[in-house]
Amino acid sequence: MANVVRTKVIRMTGARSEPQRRSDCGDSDGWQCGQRAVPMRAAESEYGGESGGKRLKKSRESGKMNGIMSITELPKNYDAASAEPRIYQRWLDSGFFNPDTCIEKGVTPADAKPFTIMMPPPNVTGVLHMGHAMMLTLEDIMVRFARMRGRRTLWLPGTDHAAIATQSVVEKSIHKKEGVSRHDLGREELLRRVEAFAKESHATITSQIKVMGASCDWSREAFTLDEQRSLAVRTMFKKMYDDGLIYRGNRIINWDPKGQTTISDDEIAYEERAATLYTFRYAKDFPIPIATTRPETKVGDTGVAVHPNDERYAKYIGKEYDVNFCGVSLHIKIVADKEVNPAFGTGAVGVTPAHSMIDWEMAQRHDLPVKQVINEYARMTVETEQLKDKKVLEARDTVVAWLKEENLLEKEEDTVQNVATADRTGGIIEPMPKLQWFISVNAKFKIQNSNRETTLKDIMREPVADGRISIIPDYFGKTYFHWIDTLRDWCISRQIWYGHRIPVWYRKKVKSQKSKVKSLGTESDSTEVYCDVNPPEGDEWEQDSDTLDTWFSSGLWTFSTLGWPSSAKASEGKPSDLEIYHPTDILETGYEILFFWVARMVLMTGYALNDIPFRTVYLHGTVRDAQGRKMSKSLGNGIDPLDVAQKFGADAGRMALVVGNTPGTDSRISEDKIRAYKYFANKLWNITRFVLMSVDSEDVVRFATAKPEVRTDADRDILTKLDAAIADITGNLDRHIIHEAANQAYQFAWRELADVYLEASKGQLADESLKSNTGHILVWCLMNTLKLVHPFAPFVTEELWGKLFGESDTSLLMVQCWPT
RNA sequence: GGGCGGUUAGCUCAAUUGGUAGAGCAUCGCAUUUACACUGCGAGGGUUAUAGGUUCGAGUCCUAUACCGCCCACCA
Repeated sequence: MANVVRTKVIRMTGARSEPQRRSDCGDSDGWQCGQRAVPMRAAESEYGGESGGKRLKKSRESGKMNGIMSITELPKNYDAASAEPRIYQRWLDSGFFNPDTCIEKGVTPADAKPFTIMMPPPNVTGVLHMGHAMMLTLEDIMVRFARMRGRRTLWLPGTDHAAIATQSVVEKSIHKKEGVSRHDLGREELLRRVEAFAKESHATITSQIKVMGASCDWSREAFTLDEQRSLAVRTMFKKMYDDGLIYRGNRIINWDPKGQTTISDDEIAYEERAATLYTFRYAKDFPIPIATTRPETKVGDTGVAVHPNDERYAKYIGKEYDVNFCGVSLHIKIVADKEVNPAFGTGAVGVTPAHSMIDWEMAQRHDLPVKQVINEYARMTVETEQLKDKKVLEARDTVVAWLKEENLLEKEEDTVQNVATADRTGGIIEPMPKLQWFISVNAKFKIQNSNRETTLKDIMREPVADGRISIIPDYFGKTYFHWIDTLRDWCISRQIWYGHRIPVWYRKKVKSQKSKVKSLGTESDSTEVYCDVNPPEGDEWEQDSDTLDTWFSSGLWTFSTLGWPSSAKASEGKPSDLEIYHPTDILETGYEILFFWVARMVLMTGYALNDIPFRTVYLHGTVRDAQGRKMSKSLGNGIDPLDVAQKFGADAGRMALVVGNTPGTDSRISEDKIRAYKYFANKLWNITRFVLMSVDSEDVVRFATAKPEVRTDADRDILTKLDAAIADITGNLDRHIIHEAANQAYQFAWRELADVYLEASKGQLADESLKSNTGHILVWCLMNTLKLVHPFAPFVTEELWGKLFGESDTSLLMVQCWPT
């Protein structure tokens, strides 16, 4: 054995003494990586006198046992299911997912340019689906490509506590199993249950991420509700509170009666439903008829609005009327507002300030009183016997019956109504005024360390508008701007228990007592308010019972994961993670959370760090089934990524998700497509099998080290095609054209190397004068092909790399140089 | 109502700055025990939705139309 190694090393000296081709794998920015192809590292270290020589021997020796195999040992077919978990464990053991380890072990230069992706944290609500698989695949491709090019590559994984989503999953399950509600359990017990669920869900999710082959740095894993992220959230809240950007106000909000919480505008899903449009008068002597689809809310009307230029009603503007409507006394003022469309209905709107966003705004303009008539349980609160405590739909029937009885109903028309529902619970939203916390998006403030005055809206808009952040595909920029333009203040408080509790405390003001704690304001004459990262001293303070919208903590993701605020600065001369890895390079996520998340990250980062969170936003589409339907539990048409990995291999699933799928476009996935890429992995396996069969195993390392000669047309052709493939794939990955790069890697390996050159090589190998060089070309092309395919199908390529070059930490394909 | 995207082979989708329209799957024919049957070779199949325009040249740029899809917006 020792002999074998020595012989080979002697041969390799020859290769090394030739003009040394440093396996430079500089990327487009001219960065060099410290890696070399394994064989070269081995040869070099033999001379370098370090432990590398031993490492090589060890690698070769262990290789004989479980790594490098003779052809008789290599089965005819690749068995992904058994190989993949073993390979992932090798990657984990190597420590190379952590960029610091890469530097320590010398596979990445210490001065390498960083490359960072923050994994969009999956919700801890259950299991991963194909959309997650898509996200993990695209990011892993970007990350592996960057790592092989010598970048200091960090892909930071994590999970999201997903406040409402998670709590409602657990609440439903408890209700089903035990028939009790959260109020029966109490805050503490419910939180205990939710946390147990989240923990279990987290374990499932991380194991699934590993199955997909994600090369993320588990040592830096984060959770949106862990101690560090909680500190970040409280720090941010306090900062925004002090700047007047977070305020508490009694304003109209979206109330979800089913979830018993407020939700933001973005968490509403509109559903078209058949409805009836009723045209009626409040009373016989009321001059203007109005139309509505919600007669029950009319008991909360305080005005009627008409268009200022509407001649029909001009004479009534400014007049006030007292009527008795379905047993309720109303005081109605006629106002003129240009928001009213004179062509719709009767051209007059009954203004219900407490239960309609638009009406609320109209009431503000005309100083109309707000009269709440519906409560948190979607029941009527008016004192009239026939309506009190009735559910809104029952109340609607009651009011309509009353209108008919009184002969006030003038018309009934079928119409389609856009009903606002909560996208998590399906509950019908009841707008109502409530005391809640908001982030002001239009308030002016001075950005830190500068005198520049700005607004949060501008902070969101500017980096995209001036190109510091680019969005792929670019047309989503238009959608982004449109959303910002119509943005209202963001309601951030939720009446649920699972989440970041609002860092605000209240206490009754005691006039005689001198406060030990400096109160930051007073909510009213009788209550003091305290906001800070930590609770105030004293027992008399009571914390706000609400929690924060989950997107508040998600918005901090790119920098809360890097140690902000506790270890944001350099210490002991060492730069902090935040300084090294932020801003991140790419944010890769589904287009459906452009507003929820992407915009919020731009907001939070711009505000807290005066910086951008990422340079590029890559948006992928929705993964659909073979018929183009969305995958859903109720349809039962979902494909489980774990099943795919088990049946076809994770590599096959990855390739199927990526090839031919352009950013921003929905894609379809089917077993047929995945199977095609399982065959591809097998093709790579058999190319390697053929090469190992055709080439003396002692020559493999040498052939991989130096570029071969051209002896025949076939030789020239394949080497030209290889160069073209390298250039094309590299260029496309640089420009994030992943679907094309993946296809090119596939085409080169199968259509050029396997179908053409391997066939041609059979004749050449039989010719003694060509045999050696042909073997050389085969090994050379295979080695480069494995590198080119690795980002897309990391498992099979890593497995084959081990078969060719032995299995040791430093000979892992994942840290080899990208070919040039 | 406003905005955005799409329409290319039987199906699913590509086509980087305008330069011979490609791939996978499916279909048909041939090969036959081979590195791989999880195989190879070959074939058929497209007036790039429609109508105009710009250009030496258009799937690609411009205008209009039709259809499909998505997002936003509580015309009450």
